[in-house]
Amino acid sequence: MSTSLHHRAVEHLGTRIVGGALPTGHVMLAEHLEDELNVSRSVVREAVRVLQSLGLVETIKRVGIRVLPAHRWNPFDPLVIRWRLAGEGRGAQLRSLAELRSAVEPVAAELAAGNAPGSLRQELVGISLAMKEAGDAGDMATFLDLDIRFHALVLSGSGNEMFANLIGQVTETLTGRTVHGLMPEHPQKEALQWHMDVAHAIDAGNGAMARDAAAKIMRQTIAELAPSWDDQPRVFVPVSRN
Amino acid sequence: MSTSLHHRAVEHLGTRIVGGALPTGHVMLAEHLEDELNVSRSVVREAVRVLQSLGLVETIKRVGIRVLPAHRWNPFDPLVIRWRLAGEGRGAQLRSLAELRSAVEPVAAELAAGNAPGSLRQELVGISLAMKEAGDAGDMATFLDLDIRFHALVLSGSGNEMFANLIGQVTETLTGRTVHGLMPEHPQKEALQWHMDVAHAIDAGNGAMARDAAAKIMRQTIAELAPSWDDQPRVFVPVSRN
DNA sequence: GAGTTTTGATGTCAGCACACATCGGTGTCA
DNA sequence: TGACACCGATGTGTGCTGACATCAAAACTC
Repeated sequence: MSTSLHHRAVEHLGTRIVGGALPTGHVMLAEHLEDELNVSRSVVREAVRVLQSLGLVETIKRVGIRVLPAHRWNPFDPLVIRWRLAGEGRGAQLRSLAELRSAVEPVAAELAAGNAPGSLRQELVGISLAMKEAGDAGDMATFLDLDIRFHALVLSGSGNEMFANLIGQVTETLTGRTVHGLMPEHPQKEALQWHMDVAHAIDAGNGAMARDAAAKIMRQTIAELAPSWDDQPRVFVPVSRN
Repeated sequence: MSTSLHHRAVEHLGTRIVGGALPTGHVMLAEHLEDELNVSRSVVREAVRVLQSLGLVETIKRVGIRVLPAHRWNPFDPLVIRWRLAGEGRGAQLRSLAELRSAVEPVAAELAAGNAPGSLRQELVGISLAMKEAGDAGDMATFLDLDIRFHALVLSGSGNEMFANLIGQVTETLTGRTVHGLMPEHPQKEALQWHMDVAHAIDAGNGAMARDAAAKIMRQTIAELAPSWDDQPRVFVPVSRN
């Protein structure tokens, strides 16, 4: 009971919409939601306002609260991402995040080589060495922790707040990959080397080298994960013409 | 007066927080906001809930509504981006968006080469040709329209909903660049060729070539824009250690 | 079929009870 | 006398409710 009614209402509706239980175009009445959730109008209205700001619903006078199509949802919102990962969109969401990572991390590494503060560069080098140790020793728990921190530091070191904001999502994919047994017993030897290459290139201020090494890591990551989402259909949103 | 009170309240508070008029840590009272905006408590509370979901404020019992530091804001939310572009964070926001573009578009082009529907590939080729015509003729208005549609199609054709969601932001940077006179009189000859290369590579299903050509466009774009934000300080968010 | 009225939903307002973190006073103990 | 723990007053967000305003869809009139 520690979570507020507002929080529970947002969560309830969000999971049901993103999870597909409430299909696109489905119309709800605020009054009906009050009964269903056993809460007052204020709670329902505040929750609906939040979902509206996420692009999940729209309110229309004289009609009610309508569920919007998925392409209107804000795919970068942490709530939406979490709800998708928890529901039937999990595969597609993981693919999207992996592709986003593969795009962002090389550029983040390149920027970090040019901008990151000295202390961050040194910590990065240290972590890459510790990763190699843990990897060679087969200590996958420690390796995962170091891996997460490594990629978080690269994103943070880019000095781009949008990249830094992806730390949470990247962490999610890294832990998810390990938890779901998609990681090899030992990390690939090349991957360990590439992490060290990224760290040393950033430390040396060599942007191109950092970018290329990070790109190699991403290519391998994608190659490992791709089979698990081969069956996920892709959605092509039509581009408005004006 | 057609906009709702709720919308105006969100807008008023959002612009003032993101614009820096309300500094980090500033505490407001709901009651005070009612007077300031001349609205009732419901409106204030619903607006605060939305801003809370964007990470702009937090509410603390017995204290009030506190403005959160910028690194807690959701940098991908369209509202936050718009408010930053309208305020003093404009330069930093444009740089962030440009860097995000430079990361995403090459990968989007690569994915489009592998996944985009046939009709989209053909339209892309047609647009790249029309861009060359308009560019050679110096018709910059038409060129801008085509340019916007070109990049929107690439992002859409990737089949990644996160990439497709960036269409609006990319459009903003492209128009902004032209409106603020950062575009050359005539588009660079190479840029026109690269756009055609991207289109033809996607049409031919050659992912690597599409990626490389798109990367060249991005490198040139960054090089053109970089001088305008050289003075913008970068912010490095510390990475939580656990 | 065009224009008008009715209806029913959200939008907005105002007042109340409650939970609870903070502050300050009071009491106890050393 | 001073330090510290306790405890109640206070103020503010949370949640509930009844009433009215607004506006667009639907029904109705001509």
